[in-house]
Amino acid sequence: MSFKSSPEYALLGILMTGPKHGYEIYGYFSSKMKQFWHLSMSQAYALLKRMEKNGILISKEEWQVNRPSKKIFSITQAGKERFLDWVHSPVKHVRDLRIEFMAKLFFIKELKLKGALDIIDKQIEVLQEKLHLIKSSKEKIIDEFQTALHSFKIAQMTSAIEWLKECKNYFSCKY
Amino acid sequence: MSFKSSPEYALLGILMTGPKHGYEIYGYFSSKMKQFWHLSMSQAYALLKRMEKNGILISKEEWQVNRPSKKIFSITQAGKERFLDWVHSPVKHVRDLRIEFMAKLFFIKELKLKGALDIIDKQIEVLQEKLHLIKSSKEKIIDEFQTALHSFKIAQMTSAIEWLKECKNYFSCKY
DNA sequence: AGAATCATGTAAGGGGTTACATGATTCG
DNA sequence: CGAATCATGTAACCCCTTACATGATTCT
Repeated sequence: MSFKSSPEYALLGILMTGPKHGYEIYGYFSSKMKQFWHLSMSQAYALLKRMEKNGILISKEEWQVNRPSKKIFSITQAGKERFLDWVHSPVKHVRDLRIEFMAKLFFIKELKLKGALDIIDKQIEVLQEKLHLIKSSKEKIIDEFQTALHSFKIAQMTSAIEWLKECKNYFSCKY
Repeated sequence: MSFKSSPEYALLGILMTGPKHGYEIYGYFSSKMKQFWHLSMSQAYALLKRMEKNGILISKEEWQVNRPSKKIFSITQAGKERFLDWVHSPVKHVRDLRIEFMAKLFFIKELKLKGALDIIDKQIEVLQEKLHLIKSSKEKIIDEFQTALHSFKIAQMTSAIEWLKECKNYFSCKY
């Protein structure tokens, strides 16, 4: 019922642009999202099936002459709510910026939603809080390894925050 | 037969310190590696079983009075070779620094191996090459999203390289 | 004629997660 | 007396990956 950072949200987001069949959804995905999110075609079909079972999608069969029939998926109300919830909430870990947070920005642009600056700010807050925790926890920095680990976390976190601040400029005009 | 960044290498590395039984291995893991690598106890037992089947470990049963018998695991020659190969090679992606590369540094320290500076240098090279590729590929930076994605990749890569250079100082004395 | 595109999947296999099962000893 | 520690696992479930299956049309 609850999925994490799995590609379900990508598929939901694509269907926010209107009803589409599996092949079409995958085409959209490959042309626009493959750069930062991976998904195979068979997995896409499997996910769509599961998502329909979970009630966030519904499908209609559309018959064609001389072709296999298409299964047109639409997003349900429950699906829309789920998607909008997701798209406006920050991620919990730096490691989720690369795919999940990026996807949120992508859909905000693609679907012309409001709130890009808002979610970027929320994300900065989340990471800043984590950064403070890391900096203040002076537990067992006793050897070279602990030092390296500690400075890695701070470096990743800091550069992520800097990038987010930069992002605000990119998105400040339209969103 | 071939495992990627799975916790198998953590278990192999722990057994490089000498034969141990499952519970003991997991104790070592929890006390020293949990900070940066996650593994559950049942998964540890499952992995040890599989690794024995793959010929990188062997086990001996040791009987005890009034206690369940212990299964003592030792690393085989094939296992040692596999581990040393792994520990001295850089990872392919920035995202693998946090767990996998960190684990390599951890074991180099823990097992008092040579070559910390060597692997750090190799890792810097790998990432620098990727950075050049990203910077030179001027493909379709057409909207705010592409700009954000591009600058994220450069930021993560750059801060990783800076951190690696800093790491060389931490490890320069003894290794 | 062969490759790519359209369009849908299933099957087998592998791996991880969570919960459960067992049972003695030792510590507070 | 209950909790933690010692010590080992199994079973059910879910998910993903890879390969395979089908078959017409359109492009080169």
